[in-house]
Amino acid sequence: MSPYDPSAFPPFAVTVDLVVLTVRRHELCALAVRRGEPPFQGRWALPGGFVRDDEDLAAAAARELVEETGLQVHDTDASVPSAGNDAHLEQLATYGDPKRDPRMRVVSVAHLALAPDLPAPTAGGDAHSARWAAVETFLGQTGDGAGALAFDHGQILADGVERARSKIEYSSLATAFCPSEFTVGELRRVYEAVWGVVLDPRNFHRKVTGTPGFLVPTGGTTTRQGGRPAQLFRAGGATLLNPPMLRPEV
Amino acid sequence: MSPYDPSAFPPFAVTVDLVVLTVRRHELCALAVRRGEPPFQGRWALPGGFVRDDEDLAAAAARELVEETGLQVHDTDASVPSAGNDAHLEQLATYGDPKRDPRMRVVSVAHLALAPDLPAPTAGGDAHSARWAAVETFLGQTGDGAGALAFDHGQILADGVERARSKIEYSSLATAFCPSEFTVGELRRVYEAVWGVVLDPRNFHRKVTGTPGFLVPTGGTTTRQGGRPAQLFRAGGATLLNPPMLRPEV
DNA sequence: TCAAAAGTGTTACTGCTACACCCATGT
DNA sequence: ACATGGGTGTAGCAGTAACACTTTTGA
Repeated sequence: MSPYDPSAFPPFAVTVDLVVLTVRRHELCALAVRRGEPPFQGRWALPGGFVRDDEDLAAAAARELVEETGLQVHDTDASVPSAGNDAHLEQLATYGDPKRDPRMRVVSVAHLALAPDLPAPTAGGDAHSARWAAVETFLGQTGDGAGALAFDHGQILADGVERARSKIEYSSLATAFCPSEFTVGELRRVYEAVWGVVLDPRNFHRKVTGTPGFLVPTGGTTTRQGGRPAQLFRAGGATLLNPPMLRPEV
Repeated sequence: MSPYDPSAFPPFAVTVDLVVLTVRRHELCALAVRRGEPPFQGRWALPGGFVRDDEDLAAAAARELVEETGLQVHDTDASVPSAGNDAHLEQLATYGDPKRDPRMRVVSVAHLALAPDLPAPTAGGDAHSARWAAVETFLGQTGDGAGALAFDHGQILADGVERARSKIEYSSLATAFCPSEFTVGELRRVYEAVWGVVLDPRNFHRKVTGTPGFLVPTGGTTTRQGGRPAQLFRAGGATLLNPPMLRPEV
């Protein structure tokens, strides 16, 4: 059997689904949209849609992200600093159980997007209702309960959250949750929200400022968090943290 | 726009491609098959094939693995020890560039398999020719040269090798390259081959035997490597290594 | 003056590297 | 006897955790 016989192959629909994460009010939140028609009508789901005929997977994910949130995707090799409302986007995993969509065979290439807290939650999106919800809202649900996400989106969300939690350990990705300029304290609160832990501010400060290429000072300061003025930083060029940021045990 | 309108979607072919890695003669090797027809006729490619109509992605990958190598897939939550010729299998990434196959739109869900060195390289496989080749053979090739892999398989192989290299740092996956019973020295030679480095045998021994759940002694010994008899071990239940095995800098 | 958050110094401990050294076998 | 690989002991160092302490603002 040829592995690439162009005749006689089973037809699939291919979609992209998005796990869009942000940190709001000290909580890790995910973007969810309400389904307008069956199946799972009225239930919450992850944003997503069909991949177009001439479109790369990453391009489809980026297009859906813009449609839902107005967020542009970070230039991966950009020396240009972030404009302030752009997001990190990466492929997460692909879900293809034959029964995951009751109507037809759909393979979904899930993507993970990390975004700063947006002033207007879903500006520029479609007319359908959308919301930011704490990830616990959906992760706490077991299986197919009415509060759970549609399809296998609960599993996809769980995988995305786990990826984000582990990736900020050894990369500088946590800065994707921050605005273009941020303080060390704001970055620490991102780690605390994503991991659901409390970190020592003193040791955290030493760690992130002592890692070459992680943060570059802009020269400015701010008191928007109260207390003594804090230096403002931008994300530096380094993407890998070595040694990694350690997540507390329990 | 509904994200799941069952009418009017562009049809895709969905395949699985396999990066099958093993360690032979102190080298990290990948399984390659020779293409019998155009495009890329006569060139080497990764094994793979269409996902069937009623088949999960992981099942398709496992089926292809059996067809090509005779390897069974490890039970993920098995308390049963390995039978000796079973492999680790995990999803790697999905490749969907519109032009990756010149004939039609094909989305390939690549999987990574890690296998012990097989006595009979491709027993039970298809009739077409297959071989184990050092990964450098294909990774060294630039772009579309005649020695390079077909399609985007060079990129897929590179991604799979990188995943294996990083994953043995913080997991016990390196044991998937070993037979069911192995010595500490044999495990060390796996790390050395995958990373292309030399490790200190004394420190390595302390590290792996001192990590709870990584290795469990079988009680037996062997002298198949020469020298003093070495204890035999099985892979333990632990999957995550904490602290991780450190890959030397340069 | 006080609360709040930023930032520095110091000590104790963990885990790694490097290397000296001994052990048990085959030839 | 000696080569080969297996395995233990130990000193020095890097990086972290825990926490006392100072700094600079707003109320």
